[in-house]
Order: sequence, then structure tokens, then C-alpha cells
Amino acid sequence: MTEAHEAATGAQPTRAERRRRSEAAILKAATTVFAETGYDRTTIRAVAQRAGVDPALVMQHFASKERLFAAATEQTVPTDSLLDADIDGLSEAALDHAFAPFEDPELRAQAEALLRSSLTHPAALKVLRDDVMVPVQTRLAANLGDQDAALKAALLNASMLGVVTARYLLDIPALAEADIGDLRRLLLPALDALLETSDRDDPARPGGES
Amino acid sequence: MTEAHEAATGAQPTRAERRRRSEAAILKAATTVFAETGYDRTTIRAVAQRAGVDPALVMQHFASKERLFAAATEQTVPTDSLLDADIDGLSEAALDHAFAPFEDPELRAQAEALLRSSLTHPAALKVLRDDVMVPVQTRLAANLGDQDAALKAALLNASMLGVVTARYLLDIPALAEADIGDLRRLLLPALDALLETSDRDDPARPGGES
DNA sequence: GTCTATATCTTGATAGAC
DNA sequence: GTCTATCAAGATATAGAC
Repeated sequence: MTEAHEAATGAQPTRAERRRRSEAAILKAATTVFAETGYDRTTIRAVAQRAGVDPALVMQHFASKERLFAAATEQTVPTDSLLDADIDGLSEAALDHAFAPFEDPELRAQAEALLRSSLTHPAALKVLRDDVMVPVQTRLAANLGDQDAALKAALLNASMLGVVTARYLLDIPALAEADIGDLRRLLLPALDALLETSDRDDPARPGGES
Repeated sequence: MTEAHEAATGAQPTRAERRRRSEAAILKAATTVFAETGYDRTTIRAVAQRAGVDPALVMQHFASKERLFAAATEQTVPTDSLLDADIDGLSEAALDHAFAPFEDPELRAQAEALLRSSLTHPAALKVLRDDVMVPVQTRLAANLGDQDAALKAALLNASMLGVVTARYLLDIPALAEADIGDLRRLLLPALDALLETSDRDDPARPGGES
């Protein structure tokens, strides 16, 4: 039952429906404010104002600021498409995986809220590290093979973290204005070089077909 | 006049000397606390306790939390050694430049304080972007030459930001435990590949001496 | 020079009217 | 279900004793 449908039919939304909608409005507003200012500087009052509701209503729905933040940053980690990538397309898959949430209008605020708070809010740090970065690195490393796999995966992941942070959160001019195609074009060779088998590999298992 | 010297001679420190010392102690404590928890979660009380002085004394010396933070993160940008690097050693110079403050016990807390607060504290963001990253990128780009110079420099700089952030602030296991020599060994080829002249270069001015 | 005491403000959270 | 009113805690910053 959509709002437009109601307006056309004149039907009244049920109480449960009204409640669900105000909760969604609050959550959307909270995600935006968290994304803009981070956890600490975000106030319940500011969230309520943005959502057009009373501050007490925010507490009624989410019980605490901590749980509101958890709800606003939930599911930031998309279903990973890093498993089915062949080795050649691995860096490309990792690159796209890093940009995807920030280029998707639906996910952008969620991702930004989590990332912006990650350096100062312990709960956000834990989620980013344990639920996002480490799993991604594990899946990347699983596709690699050489003895430096874990470290290479971590470096690739951290580099991409730096790029999206600089572009979307720090607003570093050269990166914020850049075309995403140019970023891909320049980054891909570098990421490929990072993943390439290094000299120190086990001689019994010569690296790839170099 | 050192403390040890005074103890040996029994000389009394002057008032100005006592003041200078308590100010230094406060500044050191502030830098540490800012580095650990960021600007917002750092309280004047916590700084005073860490320094072993009264909270009011902190205000007496630095007037405001904002100015205390500015003093604690001042001079984070070291005199750049990126100008005299030849093109071949450029990525190596940039890499070392990124790690240096975090590997120097004297500078570590300063750098961490600035970086940790940069995503949530506007003043810290401005310093990191305008006084640290943009100048570094400008100097890197000046040594490059091709038409993507600015973007390549920005990407290299942002990647290193991500690596040091993941290693020193987020404590991503694979990176935090890694030997810095391994990080250099794996990163250098990737950074070199990033700076390499790309295919799209102006045909009238073939890139470097490749 | 240093500290006690406190003013002033803002926060998250709660209680109760309607 | 929503809002008014308010609490308790903690923050920066100040004033003044010593």
C-alpha cells in the first residue's frame, strides 16, 4: 500500500503503517546526519528535526543513540561478488566493490556514516574492521595463492579505503572532481602490479605465467 | 637548564621555566589523548589528569579546547623531501614520507591526532587536506609530467593515506602486524605502476624515457 | 602560578499529559 | 501515538581565593 495509492483511494493508513513510515523517515534522516557529521556530533535533536518529528519519537523507536546508529549503518556490507572473480579480474572486482556503495544513491549515506565514524567511534571501528574489511581481505586472499596473499589483499583493500575516503569524505579536490572512469583506468594497473607474484615466491611454484 | 642539572646544583627553576614545563607537559598529554580518542571524545579533564595538573590550568595555558588541539597537531607536516627525488625514486620517497611520522616516536601522536580527527572535526579536515595532502600531491605532480600527473599524485597520496590509516589507526590485523620492509617491498611495484606513463598520453610529448 | 568552586550550556533519556 | 516538560550527567569556560 503506497502513499500515492492512499491518496487516490482516500484510504487511511493503519496505525502500524504510520508507525512503520515514521520509523523509516527517522532512519533515513539519521543515516544522513550520521554521514555528514559522524557519531559524536550527531544529536538526537538534529535527527528529529531533519525527519520532521519530535525528538522523543526518535527514542521511542530506537531506544538509544547507539542502537539508532547500529540501525543506520546496518547492511552496509553488500553481498560480496569477490568470490566468483577469476584471478585476472580480481583487482577490477575489488575496485568496483570499493566504489559501489558510494556510487549508489541508496547506499552512499550508509557507507559514509560508517566510514566517517570509524576513526572515533569504537562500535563503528569494530564493524568496519571485523565485518567489512577483514572479510573482504579474506576473500581476496583466497583467490591469490602466493605466500604474501594475506598482506597483498590487505594492502589492496587499505589502498581503496584511502581512495574512497579521500574522494568522498575528505573531498580532496583532484579526486572529488575526477571522473570515475579515469580513476579506474589509472588504478587498475597499480592494483594488478600489487597482486602480481613477487620475486620471493616459493621456487617450487613459479608465479603464474609471467 | 635541565631538570637533572637543577637536581645536581639545587637551583630553583624560575617561574617562567616552571610555566614552560607545565605547558609542555600539558601539550604532550593533550597530543596523546587526542591521538587515542579524537577531538570530540577528548575532554579537558582527561588531558589534565594525564598531565597531572588541574583542568583549569589547561585552560590558563591554551584558552580553549580548539586552540589546544591546534597546538597539539601543529607542525605535523615535516619539511618535505619530495622535491629532490628523481623520477625513479619518486614512489619510494612518497612511501617513506607517508610512513615516517608514524614510525617516529616523537611525531607519531601528532600525526595520529590529526588523522583520527580529520573525518569528524572540520578544523582537522582542513589542515589535513589543505596543509598536508594537497601540498604533497602538488609536489609529487610537479615531478611527473604527463597529463594525468595531478590525478596520479592524488591517487598515490590517497592510497598511502589508506595504508597508514588501516595499519596505525584501524589496526587491521594483517597490516598492523606486518613488517614495514614487507609493506615497502609489496607497495613499491604498485606505486611505480601507478606513476608509469599511461597509454593516453599526448603523442606529441612521449612520456619520459621509457 | 595553581586550584576550588561554579556558571552556563548541551546532551541523552524519561515521565506523563492528551 | 505524539508531544511538552524536565531530569541527570557531563561538557567548556570563568571568577576569584590563596
